[in-house]
Amino acid sequence: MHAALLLETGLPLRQDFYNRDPVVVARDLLGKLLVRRTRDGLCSGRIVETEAYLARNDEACHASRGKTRRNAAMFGPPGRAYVYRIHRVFCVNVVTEPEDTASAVLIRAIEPLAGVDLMKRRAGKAVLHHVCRGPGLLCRALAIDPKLDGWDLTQGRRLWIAAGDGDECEIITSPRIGVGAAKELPLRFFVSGHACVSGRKTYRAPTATARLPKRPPKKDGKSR
DNA sequence: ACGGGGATCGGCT
DNA sequence: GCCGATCCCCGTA
Repeated sequence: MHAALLLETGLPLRQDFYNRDPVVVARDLLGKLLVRRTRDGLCSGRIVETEAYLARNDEACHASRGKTRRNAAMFGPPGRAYVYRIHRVFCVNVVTEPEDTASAVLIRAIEPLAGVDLMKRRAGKAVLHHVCRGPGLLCRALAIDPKLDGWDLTQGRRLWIAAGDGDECEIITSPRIGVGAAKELPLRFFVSGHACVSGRKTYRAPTATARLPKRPPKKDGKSR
């Protein structure tokens, strides 16, 4: 990497960062910098929304029914990209845990920082907090497509993730967006109150009746 | 700003 | 054939 690029973006996260539980990686990814470099220029943004997809007991995970041509990158080493197409758009994940575990973290939204005009043009959006709000939009804005499927994110070329400014932020957890299976699992993480987050910005609790304890409430009103 | 419904096509059964 | 880890548009507020 060029020194100027390091000053601007920091070093790419190493493989150790990704070689952990996807829930830990998903939370830790918030605030980090997603960086994309093409001939057209450098674009980057602060990650503000992620979702974890587990290797076991998670029917929504693409790897839950075994290895296929599409999801092969998920079975690769940690720190690789898994890029796939759905509903006519692309989504980008980072592979977590050791090779052949097949877990990943979906990057759902970023706050545009560098290369804003280029990203606006590619995404066809004028309002800043609309440019990368959603996994398909951020891939469009950063020119991420399946040619980057399996790309090594630890090399600091073309596409990588670097440490951000280290600012603390409040993290909210919720069920994942748009998944049919395992829709109750609280595996979505986002920065509280951030305008660039897609979907619901508050945690909608499951219906109260479904969560009520089977034991009747105490008469005296005391609890815990 | 938020929520509902339709478009649309590749991957998989 | 079926079904989406989505987006966009169009209601309503």
